[in-house]
Amino acid sequence: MLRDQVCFALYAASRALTDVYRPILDEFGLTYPQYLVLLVLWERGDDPPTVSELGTALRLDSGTLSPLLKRLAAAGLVVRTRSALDERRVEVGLTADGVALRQRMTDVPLRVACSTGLDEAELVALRDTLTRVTETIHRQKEQ
Amino acid sequence: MLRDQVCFALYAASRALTDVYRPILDEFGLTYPQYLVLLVLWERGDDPPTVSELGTALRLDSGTLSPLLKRLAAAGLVVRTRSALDERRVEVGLTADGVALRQRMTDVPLRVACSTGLDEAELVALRDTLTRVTETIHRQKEQ
DNA sequence: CGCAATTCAATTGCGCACAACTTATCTGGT
DNA sequence: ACCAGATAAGTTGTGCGCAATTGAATTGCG
Repeated sequence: MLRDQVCFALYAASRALTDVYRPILDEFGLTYPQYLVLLVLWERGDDPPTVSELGTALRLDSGTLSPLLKRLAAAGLVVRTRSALDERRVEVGLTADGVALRQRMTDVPLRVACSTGLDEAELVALRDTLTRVTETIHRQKEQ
Repeated sequence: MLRDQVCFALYAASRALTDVYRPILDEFGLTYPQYLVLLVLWERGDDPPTVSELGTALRLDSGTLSPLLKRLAAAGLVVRTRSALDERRVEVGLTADGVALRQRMTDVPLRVACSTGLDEAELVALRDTLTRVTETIHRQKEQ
């Protein structure tokens, strides 16, 4: 019964992959969600996103992001600055260390992808199916 | 970049599916991991697994299971009894309420599967791919 | 038999996730 | 200009998930 459930397969695979990331990210003092935040920041380049823009990208709320960003700031990778135009907003920018870290982590995705045992085509197909599921679910929530 | 990552797709899809489960399981006062524990117990029927057997089935350790089982016991769904043969072991059995709950939850998997928007064949293919990934990773960990 | 190594469950500590709430700021309508 | 409602980030509380440790019970080796 348990083994028939797609949801359990998803839950188990997600945790298994995080297990693969853990020792790799440990070398950089990061957790997986922290690494995801950095991916978004690296992608954005110059214009720093607000906390809620980060939340939209990663589908996480301020209850998760606020303390996480505080830890990234304490690690010296990120700076949080109140927007001058809108004092409610907090912009999350990279420090020099945060920018520099990107180069040191370029091969991380490849190292992880290898451990799945899937080839390129399978990985793409899996990613697309999962993305479709996620978007179907989120569309339903917004009616 | 973020959208290219299979790992993020997996992480996002897993949380999205848990979001689908949440309101459904809320009707029964359960969380998703608690529901998974009950699935194992229902499957086992008569012979109650130990905490570590549950851990093997769900790939969770005692640090997660001990407090979770305490909550299931407090909800009256489960009983924890020290094994007479080996006092280190704790056997996790269902109460009458725990057994009865199974009937009331038979349609839960179907309700959730529908929300993915995938058809039967896609669900089976996805499950098999994910199971393969999980097992590949776990085989690597044991060398 | 004796005792070191192992096994099992529980506990502690930390970092997510997420709901619910709080506080501060901004917006829009009058 | 005023203020009701909306929006942004942070805080609190609960429940995982996992590493590391603890303490009790068992096993196995000499």
